[in-house]
Amino acid sequence: MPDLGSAYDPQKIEEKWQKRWAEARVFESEADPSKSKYYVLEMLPYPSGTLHMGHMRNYTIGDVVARVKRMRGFNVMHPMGWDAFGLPAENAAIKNNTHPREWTNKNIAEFQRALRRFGFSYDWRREISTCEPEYYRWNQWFFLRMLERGLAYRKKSRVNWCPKCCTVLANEQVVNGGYCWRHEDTLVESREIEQWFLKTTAYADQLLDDLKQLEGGWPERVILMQRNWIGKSQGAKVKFVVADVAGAEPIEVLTTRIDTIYGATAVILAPGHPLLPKLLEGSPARAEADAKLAKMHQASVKTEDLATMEKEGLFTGRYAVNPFSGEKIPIWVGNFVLMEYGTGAIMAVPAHDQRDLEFCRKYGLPVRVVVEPLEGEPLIEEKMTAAFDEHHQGKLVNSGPYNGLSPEQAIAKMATFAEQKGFGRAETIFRLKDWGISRQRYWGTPIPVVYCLKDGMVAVPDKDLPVLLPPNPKLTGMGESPLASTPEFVNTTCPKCGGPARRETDTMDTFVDSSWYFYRYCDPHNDKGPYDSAKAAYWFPIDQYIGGITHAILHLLYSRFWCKVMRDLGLIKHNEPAARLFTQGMVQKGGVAMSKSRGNVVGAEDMAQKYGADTGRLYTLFAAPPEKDLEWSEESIEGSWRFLNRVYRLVERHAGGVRGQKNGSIDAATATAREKTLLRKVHQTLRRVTQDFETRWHFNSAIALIMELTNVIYLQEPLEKAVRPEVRGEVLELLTLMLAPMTPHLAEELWEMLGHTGGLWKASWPAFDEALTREDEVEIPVQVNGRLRGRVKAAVGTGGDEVEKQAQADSMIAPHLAGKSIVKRIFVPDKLLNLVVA
RNA sequence: GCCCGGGUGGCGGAAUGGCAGACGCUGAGGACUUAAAAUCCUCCGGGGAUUUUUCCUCAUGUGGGUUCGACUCCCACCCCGGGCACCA
Repeated sequence: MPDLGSAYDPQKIEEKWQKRWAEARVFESEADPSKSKYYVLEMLPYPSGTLHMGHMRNYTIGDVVARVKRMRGFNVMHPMGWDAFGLPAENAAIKNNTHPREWTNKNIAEFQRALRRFGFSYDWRREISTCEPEYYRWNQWFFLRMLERGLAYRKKSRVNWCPKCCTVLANEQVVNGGYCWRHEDTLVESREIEQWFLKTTAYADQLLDDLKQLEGGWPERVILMQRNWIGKSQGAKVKFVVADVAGAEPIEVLTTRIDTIYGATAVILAPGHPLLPKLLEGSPARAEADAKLAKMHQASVKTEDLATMEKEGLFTGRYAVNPFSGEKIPIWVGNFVLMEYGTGAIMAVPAHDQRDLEFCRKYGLPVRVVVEPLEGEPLIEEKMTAAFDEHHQGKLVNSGPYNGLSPEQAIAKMATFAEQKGFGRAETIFRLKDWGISRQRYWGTPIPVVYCLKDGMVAVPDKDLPVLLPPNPKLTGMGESPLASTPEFVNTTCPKCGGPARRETDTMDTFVDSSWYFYRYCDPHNDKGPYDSAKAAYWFPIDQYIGGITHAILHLLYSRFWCKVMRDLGLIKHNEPAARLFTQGMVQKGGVAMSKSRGNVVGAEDMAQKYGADTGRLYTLFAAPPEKDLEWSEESIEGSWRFLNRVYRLVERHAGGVRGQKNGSIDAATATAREKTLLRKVHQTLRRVTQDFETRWHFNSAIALIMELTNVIYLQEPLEKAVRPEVRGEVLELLTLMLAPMTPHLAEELWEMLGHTGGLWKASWPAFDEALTREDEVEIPVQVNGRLRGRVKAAVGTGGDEVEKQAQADSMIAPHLAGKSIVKRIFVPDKLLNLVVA
């Protein structure tokens, strides 16, 4: 630590106050309906090794909020726990030949120590760890409730498969656009396997509609991202009859643009479409089909890869009949059409959809314009390189009886017509899919289901929960999933008939753990249920949830889904888990997010070792406003360290002279000029800092204001000469209180130095004195034609006429007015005068 | 590719329709000191004029627009970041 010749010793102070807080149980709270509650929560961390700056930033913001709310008199719940299941523990276990539990617990211990070191005000009695049976038992319990209600089901679904590892890969393990992370020469294949899903789509409408309830409390962009993710649109399903293939079912396509159906020049099927074998039977395309289809199947399952890969197609040799025009159009297979989405078949309208255009250009299929722009150049089919898809500014052409209609009108009419004729109908389409929760991994919650030869799939009864993970798995990262290769886990008896049965060997996605953990905090040791409803009713909804923008969609959407399911189970009454959400920006290094794989992680504890927790906390808050990304640089932390030393020396110097002096109402009328300057500055600062804490959370500018205040006090030194002790006391106490939420250890120490024995944790947030904030005189900038030409001084509240008179008399401004007449005057009292001259 | 953000001095950032660059870092100068560190004080966007005091002008990714007035609002473009359903 740099020696600044000061007595400020953060290591000593921080240890001292952390001990006192713990002894006084300052951060522990209980549900108490007679008190107004405040539930502030930061997203629980995955304990991945060391606490890095992203965590540190998240928890500092949350801690400031928790401490401010305590000072405001709320009964604050501020818990912390561990998202302890997941892939990295399993990878580490494979690599180091340890048990995932060992690795995880070691990391948790390290994380916990680091968090305690920073003085975050958690109620540690509520700590949870999602990998403990007492927690994951309730994941299983919820799963069974969803199974009973048809919200959990199995279906075939595609996974990434490495033929060398003979195992399922996570998307993260697919690298370089489709290769295995451990075998970089091996292309990942996609395989279909039977997997468990939760029916998020059953709540699609509610998930969308209830976003309205979150307006004002959640960032607009998060609401927007969720809305787009759910992706509700009005579309239609239309059946195309297959020509010349006996017994072939019609192909049902899904489209949001039925109005463009006269422009369809092909029908394109997903490579896995069930009708495909029948179409290819006896077709000239038969010969080349197998190889091509196999290649299409080999693609990664990542959306981003699907969206950017080269479009590949295969002509089936068959034709379909457009039910509107009667036209025969070719049936193709396309690698960009997904079986999982819609009906697994689309109609290609190249003139009005970019992907279709690219596909048709590649394979020489015709382009036909059926919507002309209302304004501008008409479209030329042969030359189009960009599809015209702006349906708000077009009218239909080449569309038989629908010519001249707007796309909106045509969509409605054509859907009705299709329905009347029985070959189609209007349909609401969601982009949202059901949530695939199956993982072929060890380190997760076992899915509580068994398969019996006689009774088929049987749910594990509640009384047999939890289904425990086997203690000694064989973890190799190769071959079948770890649970499947553990006979003592797999082999069991059927709960119904008692005969031999096999356990389900998939574990649950870790997003299950994080979807409801915040309810468990209310009642962390309940062994009768996930939590007590009365306790949840008191604490919920979360008043302020704080976490990374990176969780804007998945975690928050799954949590919202889980909340609605729990409501329908009768556990709670509210619709949404978090009333307010704050998304902090990322901490970056070298322009990208910190991550272990990039090797650019900056540990938070080093900072506390060097400068103390308070300097670290302050600097994290000062470096940028919390919602913005922050490029990490340690160079300027010295400034925060110097500032805290400045404050410490200031209070140290004057504490003796003010101790025991009554502070209370200060008579402004008898105050000296220097006293007035100080009192005005401190109350103005308090007003703005209060606003920043309450509304904008721009802690960086709040700190800047407090720094400015400190500079002003320094310039008034020596204070004891012209400033009465009670004024000095008032100024220093307010300074201390304003810092308290951000640098709590230092503030406690200063508070004690100023003569308070009770502990600052009992103090309230101070109120500013409006009368003391008032300025006597202001400087008003004067513009001529919008350009700054000078400034005039005037008493607060001076009228426009008077200010204009002064401006005209001002030697700087007058030349710009000479010989011209004022045609307009814009006057903002105490702020600005703009004279428009001609 | 799709969805969502961001772009202001050497650097982090302030100003959300009203004096662009608060506050801090870095740098320069001064005071204190035998000296250094620490501390305290002053200066610090570019160009030009006046060289004491100021004034003019350019400047908030690029190009347009709205307005008395735009970092702020609108349109188009460029660049950077995040998410894209098995990382969490």
